[in-house]
Amino acid sequence: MSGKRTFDDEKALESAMGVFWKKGYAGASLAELTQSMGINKPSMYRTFGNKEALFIKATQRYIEKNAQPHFVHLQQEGIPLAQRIKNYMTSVVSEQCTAEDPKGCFIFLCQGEIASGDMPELPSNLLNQASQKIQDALVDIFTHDPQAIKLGLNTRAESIALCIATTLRGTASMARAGVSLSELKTVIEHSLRGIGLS
Amino acid sequence: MSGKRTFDDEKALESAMGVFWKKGYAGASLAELTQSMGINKPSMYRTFGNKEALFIKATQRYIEKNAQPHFVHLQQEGIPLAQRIKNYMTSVVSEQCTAEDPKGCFIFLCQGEIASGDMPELPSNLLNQASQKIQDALVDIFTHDPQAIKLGLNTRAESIALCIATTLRGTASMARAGVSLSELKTVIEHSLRGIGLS
DNA sequence: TTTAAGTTGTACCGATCGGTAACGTTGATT
DNA sequence: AATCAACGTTACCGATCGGTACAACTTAAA
Repeated sequence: MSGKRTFDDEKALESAMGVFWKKGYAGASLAELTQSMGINKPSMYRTFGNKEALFIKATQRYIEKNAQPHFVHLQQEGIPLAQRIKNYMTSVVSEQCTAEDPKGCFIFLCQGEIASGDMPELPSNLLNQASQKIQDALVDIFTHDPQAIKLGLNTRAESIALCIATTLRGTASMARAGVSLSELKTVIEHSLRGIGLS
Repeated sequence: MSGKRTFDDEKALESAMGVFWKKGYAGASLAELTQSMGINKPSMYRTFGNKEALFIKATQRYIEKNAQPHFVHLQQEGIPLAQRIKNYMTSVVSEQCTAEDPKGCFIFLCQGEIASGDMPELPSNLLNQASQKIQDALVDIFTHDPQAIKLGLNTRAESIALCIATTLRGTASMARAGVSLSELKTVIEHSLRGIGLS
């Protein structure tokens, strides 16, 4: 049997994240989660606490490993603002369309569950904060970037950030419905034109 | 007790639609559905068949009573194309933000559940067809409308239709997350600018 | 070698899931 | 008045839900 842990916490958490990404919070059953993680229920409860705690850890992992990395495109030195925004959006949408992962966006998908009232408070707050971070990062760029100021975009930074965030939610929904990356890239182009960045 | 039906089928279906709209297909339990409908389970099964059949009828009702009416804005005589598109989008987004109904869009929300693999085939097809109808209607406009042809929009009708549909998915997601109608109206403006309609 | 801590697997808990059998009641038809 | 189909209520079905008690076992320290 055993005496020392026979599985990798990180690998198990990644598997759980994949199940939540595909099924959502309520839709992911402990049976499917533990089966995908390659462990049984007592091991999961001892290692992660309970379903809610597992979901929080999976969400934090998604934010750190899947969502945050896209932000580097916004800060690339020596690249024009318009191109940085485009690179960021393309990076996000590309992941939304990745075949290995479930299609769409973990955060947007699960945040939609909050309105049902069945999502506990801690996960709800975490998801809301995560989605807000996207807009905050964009507002920061359009408020402080020299090129943005020169273009006058700083006077309507919140509005432009909302537009971009809305577009990325739309592409996530489209990607989950099966629309291809090449089609969604044209959506990015149009979105950039709408805010005067192309 | 009773001998003749003591409830209104249409009112009951409307209530069920509201529950599915809030909870999704899998998330709506028979207990909550029947409680909201004001009937008990055997009455529901006699009247509508089962949960899947009830969901299909609720979806058809949503399409007919909530989704289709917006299309009239696209066909209004004597109104410029750009204004017709704007009116259509504003009408859709206004409903997504309506306080009486659950926030967001029934179709987009439930279509997101298909990717989980837990949605039966018939409802899946119905939801996919319904969401496709939105784009088809837009493609038709941009392909055949005289003003659209004069503006050259007919050469990229599919692309423009995809942009609008993507924006409406984004606003639905934003509305469900609590963003106000006035904020989302500015998103519509930017989206229209992106496709050269303002 | 004995002990104590830690891990796994099984078997189980009460609650809820979608769905139904059975029964008494009611109203329309004949 | 007798019949019968449709109705509402209750109580229940097997399956699955999230979560746990417990015993068998393995390892590290004493």
